[in-house]
Amino acid sequence: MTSYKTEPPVLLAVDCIIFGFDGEGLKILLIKRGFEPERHKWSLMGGFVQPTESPEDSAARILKKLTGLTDVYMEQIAVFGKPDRDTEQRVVSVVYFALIDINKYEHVISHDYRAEWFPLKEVPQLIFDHNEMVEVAKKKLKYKAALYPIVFELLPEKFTIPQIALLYESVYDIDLDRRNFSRKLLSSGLIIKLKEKDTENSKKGAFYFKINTEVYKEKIMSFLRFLPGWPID
Amino acid sequence: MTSYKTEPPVLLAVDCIIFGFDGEGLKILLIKRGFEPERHKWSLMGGFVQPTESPEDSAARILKKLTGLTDVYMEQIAVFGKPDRDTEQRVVSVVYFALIDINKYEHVISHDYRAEWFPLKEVPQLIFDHNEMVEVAKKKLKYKAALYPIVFELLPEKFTIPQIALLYESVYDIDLDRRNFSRKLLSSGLIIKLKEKDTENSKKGAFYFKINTEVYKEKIMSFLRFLPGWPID
DNA sequence: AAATTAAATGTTAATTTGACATTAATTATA
DNA sequence: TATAATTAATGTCAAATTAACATTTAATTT
Repeated sequence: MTSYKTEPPVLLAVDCIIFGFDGEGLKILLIKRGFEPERHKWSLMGGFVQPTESPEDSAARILKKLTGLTDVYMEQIAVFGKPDRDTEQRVVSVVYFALIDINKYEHVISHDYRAEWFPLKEVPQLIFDHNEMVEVAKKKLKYKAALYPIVFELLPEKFTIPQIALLYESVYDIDLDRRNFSRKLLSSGLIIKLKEKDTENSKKGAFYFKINTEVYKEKIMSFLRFLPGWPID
Repeated sequence: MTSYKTEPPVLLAVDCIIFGFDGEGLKILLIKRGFEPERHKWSLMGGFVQPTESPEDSAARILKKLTGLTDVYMEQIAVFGKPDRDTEQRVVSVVYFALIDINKYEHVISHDYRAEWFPLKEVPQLIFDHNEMVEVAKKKLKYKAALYPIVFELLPEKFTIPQIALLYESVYDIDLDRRNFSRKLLSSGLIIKLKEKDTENSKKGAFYFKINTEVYKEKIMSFLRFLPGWPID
């Protein structure tokens, strides 16, 4: 029985905003398309959802294809589905952002695209509505990171406090008082001090920390203005 | 040129979680389907996205069809797209939640469905993955309401402080200290006291308030644990 | 007139915040 | 080899905010 016969079909795509952090600032990974339409133009990495895949599966596959990475933190952020958003046909795109440890990224060579990292403030013009997608992704990242410690997904297993501070500054485009930031972060119990120091980036060297996974899992980082406690789950 | 020819099409649907607040607790509006498949079963209100519509347009149309309301606060919360989520064909559903003033809702008579309000804790078994959608909606509502004063969309233009308190209690399933809650809310400048009192619900009567639209627009209600100020926009 | 009910406002100690200053560990340089 | 330079790490404190708790107020019911 196919009761929905008269309904018009659409194509279902996935696009990924891939965030990385290199110690300088937040970056996103873009590709230069090697195929039509919009060949040679900058674009988000994307693809079509296959019959056996959920959109999540599809996003994971696409991310792996570009970065070689699996088990990456991904989050569905929105669906873009205006009737004419694609020039060819009606394509509805489910958009995800991924937070990857940029050090684990290996440049994948492909004829279909050429990949490059762009600072968040220097994103070039992209095809279709991809610039809009990037804006939504930035907003959602800020929004989510205000309540959950997800930005740690961008860091390697060992990281320093100056690094995290820089990362937050980059995400929110603000200057932090490192003294207050450090105090709050330390008191949260979210990170554990290691014996080793990072001596690459400063004379004195900064101690490495790792995530306290116990705390990490359920951590809500914000405090509700009208509501005491942590009523969000 | 139709470069995507070989890609498999899907059907695109929209489902709405419609929240309402009647002074007792949070409720959602469900329909009993009058058509196949899954006839006579409880379901979210939904429909298919038409060729000229964006998913947002579609959600607004569907909401209007059921409630008669336009200009309603709606938010896209997720896409549900597992390959076999619908028993008939591959249908991908974009899910929205709507916050309506329950007093403005007028019962629409239709042969396609029968509508009924259900307390959030007594949602019956729904078709397909609709229960899962409701759970996601509850979570997203909590999440969003922790940062933005969106729950006021559920109240009439004039409301009392005991009403808002009850509403927050209902959304987060907690007990609030009304004294502290009231103080914080008042000091936010978000609401403006009116001369008139609501004498329906208590002997003493509670003063009505209205939203301060100036403050409302940009209000972030939470405070970031690691970040000073309101760096989210 | 007194009891009842729920709204509205008040009190306070403990905690948290934000603004600002100092000390510590290392390397570069005079 | 002493000193300057750099940046990490820790420290201080007044003001604001929180959470816990108590009282007063305005009406209705008995």
